[in-house]
Amino acid sequence: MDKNPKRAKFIREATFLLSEKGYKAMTMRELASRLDCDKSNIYNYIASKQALLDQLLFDIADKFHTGLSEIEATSYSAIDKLKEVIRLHIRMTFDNPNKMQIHAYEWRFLEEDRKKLFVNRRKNYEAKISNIVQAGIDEGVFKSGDSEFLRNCILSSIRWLYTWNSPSKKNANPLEVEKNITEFILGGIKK
Amino acid sequence: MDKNPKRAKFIREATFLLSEKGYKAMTMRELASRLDCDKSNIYNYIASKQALLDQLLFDIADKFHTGLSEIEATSYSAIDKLKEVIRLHIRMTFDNPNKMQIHAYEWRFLEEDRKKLFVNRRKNYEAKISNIVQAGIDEGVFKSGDSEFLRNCILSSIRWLYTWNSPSKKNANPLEVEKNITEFILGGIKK
DNA sequence: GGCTAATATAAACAAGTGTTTATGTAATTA
DNA sequence: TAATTACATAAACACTTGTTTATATTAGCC
Repeated sequence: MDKNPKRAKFIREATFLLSEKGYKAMTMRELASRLDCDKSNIYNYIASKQALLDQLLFDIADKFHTGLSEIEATSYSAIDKLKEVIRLHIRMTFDNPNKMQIHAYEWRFLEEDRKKLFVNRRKNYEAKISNIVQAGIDEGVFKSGDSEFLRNCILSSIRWLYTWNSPSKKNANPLEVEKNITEFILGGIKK
Repeated sequence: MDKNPKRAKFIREATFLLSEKGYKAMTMRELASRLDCDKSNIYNYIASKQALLDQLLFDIADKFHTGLSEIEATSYSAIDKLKEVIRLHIRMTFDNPNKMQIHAYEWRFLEEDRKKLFVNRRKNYEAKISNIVQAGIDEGVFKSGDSEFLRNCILSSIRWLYTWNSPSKKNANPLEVEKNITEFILGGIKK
């Protein structure tokens, strides 16, 4: 992902710390200490703390958008598209739970303009998923209801998964998780 | 809730700011400015910033525990107990979305000992809900599955609701929301 | 070797933080 | 009225923050 291995290590450690402490509580000094270098050295790899957050957040957002575009480009039915969306979220969570946590909670600390842009893109992203849900309702395969409301329930059902970065859960099988969450969303828990 | 109206106003404003900015980003100076008083005056009402967070978090946690205890004390079936749990969460969210957001995200900034206590209590709380789900599985009214996994899906489905404190959604009917979320959790979205 | 660029550090800076102290005024109570 | 409590403020304190500057060391390349 990053050609420069030192820079890559820096980004990795920063991501971990950012997710663990949150943007405001993470200090450049602590990051430096984890990297066994002086705080000033960090600025050889990144322009500022804010730039680090910015890059991380928009990177993930871009991946979401790319993933969703690919799904939209298929000729799948609404239900299959939704399954792919679920899969996308779960895979991204398993690939990097820390980044997912940052994506979910730290966008508040973006600078005003970038925050607006971020929120707009997210709104856009979520609207597309609402459209898939709405299509399913129109096709008659999903129960009728407010597509935005249902989309919120759906995405929220998946969001907790980033907490599974604990050692005990780390070996969970993403395919199995995918199956279980999809069953929950599609069929609920009642027999 | 608070006999002293000035103190009550202080707590209210602090709660708002804490949910809006997060613990680390909220400053005593900004809080003072919203209250139209000097920063030092705040300490007539609260011992410290940390004490404010602490009180807020454990207050909500206590309400959750009390609510759940009442549900457990009934002779309801598992499915009805779960419905009551859903109702409890939704009502508390509608009563005070800001506090719910704080409860969800700001516990990380508790002091070490209190944080441990908080997390333990939450673990305890969640385990009780798992038990209800497990009872439903044993009764044969819920599909078989990992009760902890399902409980996470269930609680997560509700969690996004605090975002409905925006003006446009403020007049949403809690009873209707309750009905819709319960249907989602029990029956999913597939027809 | 000599040169250039990357990488490292120490020291300092300006701004912001929660909190305390000292001191005052308004409200309540005796 | 006098005394006690609640409420308010200005100024200062000790500490932490992200970032910059100046300077040194290392690595790769001709």
